[in-house]
Amino acid sequence: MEYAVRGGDILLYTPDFSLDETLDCGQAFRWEKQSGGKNTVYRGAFLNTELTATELGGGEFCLYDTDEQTFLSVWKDYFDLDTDYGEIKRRLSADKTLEKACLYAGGIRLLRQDPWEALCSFIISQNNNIPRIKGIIARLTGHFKGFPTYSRLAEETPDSLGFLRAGFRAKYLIDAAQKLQSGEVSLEKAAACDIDEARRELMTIKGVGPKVAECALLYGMHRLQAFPVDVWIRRVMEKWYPNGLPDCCKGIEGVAQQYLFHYIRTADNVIEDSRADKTEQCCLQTEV
DNA sequence: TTCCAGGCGTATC
DNA sequence: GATACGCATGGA
Repeated sequence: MEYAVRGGDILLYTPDFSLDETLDCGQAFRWEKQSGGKNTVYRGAFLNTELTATELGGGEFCLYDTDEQTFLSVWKDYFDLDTDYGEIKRRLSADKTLEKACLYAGGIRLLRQDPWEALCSFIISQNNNIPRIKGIIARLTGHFKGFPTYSRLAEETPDSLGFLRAGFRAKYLIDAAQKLQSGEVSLEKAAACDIDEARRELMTIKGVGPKVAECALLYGMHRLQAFPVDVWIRRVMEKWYPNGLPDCCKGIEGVAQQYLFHYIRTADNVIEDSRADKTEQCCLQTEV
């Protein structure tokens, strides 16, 4: 990774990075793609630090209206720019399917998001779709002028959060906020302790089950061995890994998951395959 | 109208 | 411990 200060902008040069693939692959929900113009522009934020960025091509990026200090203290970490994803992809490519997934969307990086924000985001994500998740989080950050702290959210009630239109998830957000506020659950501890212990502690929060806990650990605490299994990853496992993940994933299961998730969801050939499988299963069931 | 969306809590066996 | 069902909301 290299960078240069140009006026009020930062020019960034880094391989293995795509804004589209990283910001629009279901790991973060605060980035909006701006339409129009030659290059696609993304606007978003880490906690209360906002950013507008674009991909110029050839591994070159522009981060607008920021400074060197903010880049080094916030965005370098957020985009995980000190990690060599080329090396990660070489390792994962020992497996044929993962090799294809890495070639398909080799610009995916695991964002180092804020633990509390990631926990909230994935509580909101349950039984929900990505556009609505984004809408709820936009109303949350709009109302509180940035992402609310858990202390601030702990004062709310399901009624007072009605403006979110988050449905049954509002009470889960409040329970999470209150358990962090009281110290009953500690994200600092969950980030560092034994991962199974962290899973158990997170799941004491109402509305946090195995999937949400795994997402909070992976996306909020960068615990790369966390492996969220949703309907898409279940399909991946049934289709390619009925006997479990290959050895090349050991310790970085979560990164493999992100490449595979994006691959099976968006690669045309793969989707048609899985639809064919589904149709076949339906036919078999009907015949029986 | 019905179904579905990066699940989970609860009741029931 | 496994399975079935309801849950708020809004787009397709």
